[in-house]
This record gives sequence, structure tokens and C-alpha cells, in this order.
Amino acid sequence: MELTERQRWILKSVIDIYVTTAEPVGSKAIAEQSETPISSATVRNELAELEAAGYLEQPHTSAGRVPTDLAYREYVDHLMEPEPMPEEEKKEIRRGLDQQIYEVNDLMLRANELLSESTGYASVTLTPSEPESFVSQLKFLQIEPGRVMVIVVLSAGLVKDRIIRTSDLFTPKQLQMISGVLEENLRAVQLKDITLVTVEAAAEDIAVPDPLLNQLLYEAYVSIKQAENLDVYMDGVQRLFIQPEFNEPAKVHKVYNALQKDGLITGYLSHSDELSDNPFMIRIGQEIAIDGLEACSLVTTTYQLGERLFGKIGIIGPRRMEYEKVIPRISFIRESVKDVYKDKTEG
Amino acid sequence: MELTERQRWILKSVIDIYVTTAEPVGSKAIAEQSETPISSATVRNELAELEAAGYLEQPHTSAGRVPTDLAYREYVDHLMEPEPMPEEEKKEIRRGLDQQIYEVNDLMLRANELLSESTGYASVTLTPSEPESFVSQLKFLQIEPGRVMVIVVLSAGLVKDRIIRTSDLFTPKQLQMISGVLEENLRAVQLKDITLVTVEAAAEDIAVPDPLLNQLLYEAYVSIKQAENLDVYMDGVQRLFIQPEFNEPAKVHKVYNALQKDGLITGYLSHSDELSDNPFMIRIGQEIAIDGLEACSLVTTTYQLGERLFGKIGIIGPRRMEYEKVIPRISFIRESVKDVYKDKTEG
DNA sequence: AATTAGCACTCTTGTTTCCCGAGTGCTAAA
DNA sequence: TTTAGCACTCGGGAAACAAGAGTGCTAATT
Repeated sequence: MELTERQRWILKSVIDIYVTTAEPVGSKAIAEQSETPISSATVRNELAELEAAGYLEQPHTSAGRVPTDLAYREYVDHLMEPEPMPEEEKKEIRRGLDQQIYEVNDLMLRANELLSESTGYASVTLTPSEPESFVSQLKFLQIEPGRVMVIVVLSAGLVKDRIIRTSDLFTPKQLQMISGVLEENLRAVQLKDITLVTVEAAAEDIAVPDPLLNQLLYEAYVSIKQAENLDVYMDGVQRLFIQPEFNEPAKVHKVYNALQKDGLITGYLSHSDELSDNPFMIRIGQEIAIDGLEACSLVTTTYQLGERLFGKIGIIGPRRMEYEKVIPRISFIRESVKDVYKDKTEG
Repeated sequence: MELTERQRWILKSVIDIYVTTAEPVGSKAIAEQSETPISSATVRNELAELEAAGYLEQPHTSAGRVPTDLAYREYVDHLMEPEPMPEEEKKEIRRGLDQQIYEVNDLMLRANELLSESTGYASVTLTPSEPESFVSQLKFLQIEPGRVMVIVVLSAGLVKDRIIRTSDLFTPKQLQMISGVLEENLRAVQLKDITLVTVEAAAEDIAVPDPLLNQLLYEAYVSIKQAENLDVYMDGVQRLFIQPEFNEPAKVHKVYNALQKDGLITGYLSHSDELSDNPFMIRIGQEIAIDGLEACSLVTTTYQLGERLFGKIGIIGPRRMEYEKVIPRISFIRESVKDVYKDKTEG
């Protein structure tokens, strides 16, 4: 069904009001909001149509209307008019990012905190990664005999390290040599093409007894694979608890569990690629398709640092979310981290 | 006031019942629980005395009694009889710890999870540290020009690393030389005695232009200081939400905020030294003296790994906590991580 | 044909009232 | 010293009620 201009306006009003009150919206409240005078009876007729079309629901016969997922969808796609952010808030975020931050992951951690604070919802960030990265450095550093730190530096400058156990027969020199050979031979290979076999082949002509070496190679392989593991930062979950939709502890528990469940959100974010021209991915209620988050919405965007690093940042809040405020804030954070990164790497 | 044997028994009953029901306990319920027959009237007389002595409270005139902080204190100090853990659960925890875990911090992270799961409350762990540690290794490893990883290895084998920005005029060789000198000169010094001045003195006869060097030294100093920073792991906070005492979202929010507040719990745990012969530190309600945790209890113990590493592990739950079950579980975890650590370092 | 005033109807929510029962304290008997 | 008995208190749930917000429909108006 094609909506008339007036129906669109009414639908927007319903959502705008509902977003602030969290109560079913009646015809009178809408009529009062209009610039051009309109009677509540007229509004009622339109509401009935919108309900028939699936945009609105009535909790019970004599209550006002509540938006459905479909309504929110229409709202975020066509109706809303994102509000510009006040300069004051922008300054605050810039100030927050303008600290001694050396590593991209720490930058994003900070950005994530600031986003939650700024929006009042829970924020979530997927750490930056490079789509087609390769190993640029691989180091074995002996901590003590039998204990070795494996340091993997990826092409875009991301660094991950991990401590492993090895035979204590390796000398620091040997370790250095082995990592040198591996680094040399793996340097051209894309991370996603590296397998245990690749690693073993790269170490082919190293003159070290097989069983010792094999275990080391295996650990090296694991370290490399782990280097592309993404982290998820989450902050401000407690802010959801004060939303009226989570006024029952059982609901809080459900949402918290869903968010906490390891890897669920990570996987969700990292596998969601945008297909639309819209820079924001907005998932409303059921659309999220994660058990326990039916009452939530998820708004994320992809950020880019420098030429090659990409990640996601966004917020999780109640479906009834202040989209018009959230969107510009996510945008601003995205641009800000980009700028900060640029300054850091150039300066 | 000295409690009679029967009063002690009644007090224990009140708590035992209240712990499972979370409802005020009446005289009848207590009388029914007794082995030797006793009338509810007698119990009532005793209850009145216990109330006068400050052990019990009545929410209102015609309700049962509820234990006070004082009662819980008496309970954990003298009344409770910790229940032995079922073998099945012990096995489960052993199985949980018996994985490929290389580093002590990871071991404790896992132990922390298992403890929360096993008790059903929130668990909290202070990572292990050595009381009088010193730097055993200090390495500068160039990631790329101007970007250096500082690796600090402490005497007990704890490893921390951090990436810093430096002048890109340093060559890898120079960096290696500088870290070598620092390592050499700082090795005997206890961590707590190291200051920026110490570090600068240790670098005295390094032939590198001052301004460049100073910045590097400063970062080295910061890295060393950070190496003794303790982390706190917290898990299972959501399990608190289903407790009846947190049935209002506002309370959940309050507790969550208190727990989340950075460093509060860390500081609390790391500054609490045991003065008693009791291996458990038990703080009940007000005793915790953290705003927002008045309705909670905190039970922790000190664990020891090997000769020199110490940390804390314990749980946070409602004051009305199953102390008799919690204590043995914390004990068991403490012994288990000790054993696992022993196996790992010896094997 | 679209809009609106008017009205009867519905259903929630808050309030009051009322009653039940769990629990108490006290007294007197065992 | 213990216990049976009893009157009393008070919270909480059920029922009854009123108020009010909101609806849908009809008929009048523009």
C-alpha cells in the first residue's frame, strides 16, 4: 500500500512521540502536534488505515497505537530527519579522542566508550582489520627457556602477540633464525591462504630435528591465524537497564545473556556486509535474528582508518531508539577516528 | 550478649531458610525444622531475644524475621558448616581447567569463569603478581620505524607488552643496545623502587642525543610501571539479576554501576590484606563500604601459584548467599589452579 | 468526497474496601 | 521452663468501583 503524505506524517509523529514517552500514542496527541489544524477524528481514521497496513499495533482495544518493526523500518528508511549534533558535544568527543593513544585498537576502545556516553545506549565496536592482509613480520622472542613470545605484525601495522611453550632445547639464536626464515617465506602470502601446510613448507630447509620443529611450527601457525581474530568492544550495557522496555529483571537477564554470549555479536558484525548504498546498517527487532534481542535495534556503520583498515562501530538500544540523534553521532565518531588516525600516522 | 546453644541453632535455621526462600522466616517454619520437638511459642520467645540483640529484623510487625549483617557475620564466623562439594562438580572444574592454557593470566581467566558457573553468582579475580618483583627482561622491538614494542618480563615470569611511538631515527640495533643497557642496570632493582630518575640513571652512559633518548626512557618507565598493574576479571554479573533482591531495574543499574566503575573493585581487592587466620575474607553488606553494594556480600581468598605469585579470587552475590556452598567451591578452585600451575611449570 | 463533531463503548489503571492468613506477643496452664 | 491458646496486627490479594484515555461509528458539515 502506498502511503499518502498525511499518513507518512502521522506515522512519523507516532514514532517521534512514542520514542520519547514509551507509551501508546493516541489520536489526540498527534492532532495537537500538527501545524495545520486537524481533528483527532481524522487522525483516527488514518491510524486505522496504518494499522490495517501493518505499521501500527494496539496493545488493547482502547489504547493508543504502537509502531511495529515495519513502521520503524519505514521511519529509518524514509521518514526520519537526523538532527545536527550540537557543537558542544562534538567538542567533547574530540577532546575525548585527543589523548595519548598509540594503537588503533586503543583508539577504537576509547571511541566506543565515547559513543555510548554520547548516545546513552550500549555501544559496540569491531576492531579494525585489513581485508587482504599478509604477515609483514614474525618474531620468536625467548622469555625463558621453553617459553617463547610469538609476535605477528600484519601488513597494515596491526600487532598481535601470544606466548607459547616450546621445547627448551631451542636457543634464542635458533629461534631468531627460524622466525627469520618463516617471515621471509610467508611474507608474500595472504593471511587467508596460510595453512599449516604452507607454514611447514616455508620452513622446509631449516636444519632442526623434526619433532621439535613441528610443534613450534604449529604454534606459529596458530598465532598467525589468531592475528586476524577480531575483538569486540562493548560498553554501557547498563544504560539499557534503565529503559522502560527492560523494566523486568528477566528481560535484562535475557538481553545481557544474548550480548555476552561469546562471539555472537562478533560473528554477526563481521559477517554482515553492506549491500545497500546506505552507510548505516540498521537492524530492527526481529531483523537482528539473535535470540534475546527482539526488543532491540542495532545501528552500525563501517569505519575506515587510513587506506586499508576497516571495522564497525555502532550502538545497541531499544527498538524505540532516538534514531535521529544516534545516526549523526555515529557518523561523527566515524569521521573523528578517521581524522585522529590520519593525524597520528602522518604527524 | 552470649547466645545459648538453642539460640545459635535457631539463628542458623533462620539464615538457612532465608537463604533459600528470600522471605521473612516465621517461628513455625523453624519449629518444624527441629529434630527434637519444640513449639513455635518457644521459638518466638527466642526470636524476640535475638531481635533485641540485633541479629534479626522484622520488616513489619506481623511478619517473620530477616537476618541482619550481624547475623550473617555470626553465621560465617561460627555457625555455618560448609558442605562438601559433589565429586561430579569437582571433575567438571578440573576438566575446565585442563585445557591448553599457557599463561597464568589465562588460567585465572578460565578459573574465574568456572567459579561463577559453579556458584551461580558473579565471580571476580585479581590477576597474580609478585610482591617484590623486579625486571628480569626489557626489550625494545621495532615494529616499524617510529613504532616500538616494549616487552617487560618480570622476575616471576609475568610478561607485559605495550607499543609506543618513538623517534623514527632509532635503528633496531640502537634500540637493542639501549634496552640491553637498561635491562642490565635495572635488573637488581625492585619494581617498586623504580622511578623515572632510576631509569634515566640506568641509561647514563648511552651515547644517543638527549631529547630522543629522554622520550624513549620515559616510555620505558611507563611500561615498567604498567607491568605491575593488576587486572580484574569479572564474570557472570548477569547471574545477580535473577536474584529476588535485584528485582527492580534501578537496583540492577546501581549494582552494575558500582561493579563497573573502573578500578573500584581492583583497588578494594588489592589493598585488602588479611589480618585474620581465616583464609577467606568475607565482607557482608555495609562492611564492603562500596556505594551500591550494600545488598551484596563479597567472599574472596588469596591464591598462590608457585613460590612467588599471589592473587585473589572470589565471588560477589546477594548478602543472602549460600555461604556453605560458596566457600568449598572457592577453596577447590584455589587448590586447582595451584595444582595446574605446578603441573605446567614442572611438566 | 473529505472532514469533523458527537457519542456510546471498551479497556486499563488507580483507588478503595474488604477479607484472609501468617505471624506475633502475651497470658495462663502444664 | 515450656507450651497451648488467643487476641491482635498487618501485608497482600481479590473484588468492586470510578475515572479517564482512547476508540470506532454515525451523522452532520464543509
